[in-house]
Amino acid sequence: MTKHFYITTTLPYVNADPHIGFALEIIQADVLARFHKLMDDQVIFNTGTDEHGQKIYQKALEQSLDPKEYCDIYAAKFENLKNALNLSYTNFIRTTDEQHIKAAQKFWLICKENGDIYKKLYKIKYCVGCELEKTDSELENGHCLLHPNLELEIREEENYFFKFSKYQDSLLKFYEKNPDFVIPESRFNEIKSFVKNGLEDFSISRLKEKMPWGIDVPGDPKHVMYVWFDALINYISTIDWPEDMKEFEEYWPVVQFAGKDQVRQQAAMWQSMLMSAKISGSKQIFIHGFMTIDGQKISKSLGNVINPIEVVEKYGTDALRYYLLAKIHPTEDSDFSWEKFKESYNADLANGLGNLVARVAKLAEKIELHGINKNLQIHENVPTLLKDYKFNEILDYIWSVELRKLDQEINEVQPWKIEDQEKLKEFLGEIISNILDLAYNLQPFLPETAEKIIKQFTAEKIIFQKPLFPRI
RNA sequence: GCCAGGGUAGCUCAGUGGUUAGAGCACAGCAUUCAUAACGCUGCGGUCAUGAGUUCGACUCUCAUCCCUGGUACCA
Repeated sequence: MTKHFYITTTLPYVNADPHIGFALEIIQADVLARFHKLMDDQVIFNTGTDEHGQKIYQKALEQSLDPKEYCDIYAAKFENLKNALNLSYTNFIRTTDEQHIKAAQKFWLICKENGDIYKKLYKIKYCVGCELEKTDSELENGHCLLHPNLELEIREEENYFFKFSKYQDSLLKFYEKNPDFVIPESRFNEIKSFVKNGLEDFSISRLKEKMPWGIDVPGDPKHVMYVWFDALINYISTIDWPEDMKEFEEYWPVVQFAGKDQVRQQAAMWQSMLMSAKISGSKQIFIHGFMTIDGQKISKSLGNVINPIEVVEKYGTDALRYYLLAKIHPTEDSDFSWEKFKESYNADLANGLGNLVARVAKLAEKIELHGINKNLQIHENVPTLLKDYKFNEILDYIWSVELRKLDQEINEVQPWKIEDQEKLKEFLGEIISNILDLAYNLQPFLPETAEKIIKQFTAEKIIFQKPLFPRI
């Protein structure tokens, strides 16, 4: 029986161009998706764009665009990542998709029927200067950062609330039953202690007259859903909940990838929403770290934003994939700098993998060796480490053990000095067989490079080709 | 403030209650095309945050101090 595997990233909010942090998330997810495909699983790999809410509405107004037009432009930018990063996702959902809107409204109704949605007065802090609502995290000493001289207005409005508080015990039990629910453990501990400290119901709607850019609350034309309530529902709407329950049940539950700023929403709020709708919780949530650039936080004002597409245009997709997977810690914060990027590129890709392939291809070409067809094997370390999302350790293993071993063997045997053709063929055959396995294991990580290597060494005639990774 | 995690070679990190603390990268030298001046070998490089304690012996255990990171709800 085929296994079904469903994996998703978070949906990036379309208020800025795709940046390298999201590239990290989606490439990590892509590795897992590709690995499962390699294992012959039926894979759904979901990503998309989160398009509602005040910030988007504001941005669109600033650019004199209809919000949907604005979102179309950004959704296209995010879809461009598929080619640039060589992603294998199967689903790209936009929260403005009709199918998603219907699902979100249905979901709302179910939560409401189950008694978890109610109306309450909500106090909003409003900055007259920005003409925007402000959250506490956007304030300093109780003032708007952009307008520190203005007093914030407290505005009251009636909002719908979700009974988060009701699910405290259920969430804690769920965590207990699923001891690997959040990876890494430190993030899991954070969310456990957050839930233990007590939960407050949260607001899930906004008045439409102030902010119309959202999904209509069913049965109440005065309100739209608060953006993230609708956004979270994408994880089920993308696999056709509630329209096609057969498909849904085949694939659900999901493995989620998210950044460390998402722990609460994904591991607690979203899980309680699922409980309310009587849908089982997610399977697992993997939380990656954040990236810094040259040791500094990524920020537009610092101007240190790295565009992943620019990296790809200069050095190729697999060069970026390699750096993000091998040199960025899966769960801790890590740094990106051009200097480190170039160092690792030259050391590992040009001098390492690329050079090994080149020297072996040259030797094989000289004696007109035929390509080798064999059953390719995944090394046992790969699934073991992948289970714990240790992308960096897998690549480190492949380089420092497997690849190095081959170079050393070649240096010891010195095949260029072997006169006996049969002996030479036998030796090169062994080396090539090992390279093929190595490439096969690399497939989820560096798909394009792996394919090139496999093609080169299984071809009728092995020929020396231009460098996989020219030195920079 | 409170809670959690961390401070080990220039950089990224690994590490164990016990002889002279490890790797990769970077750097220097040797050697050298089969190979992308690549591979290989050798070398340089650390009072293992600071102070005290436990111990025959601590980088590894305990305490204190300093510093860093994350969490402490409406941040998509």
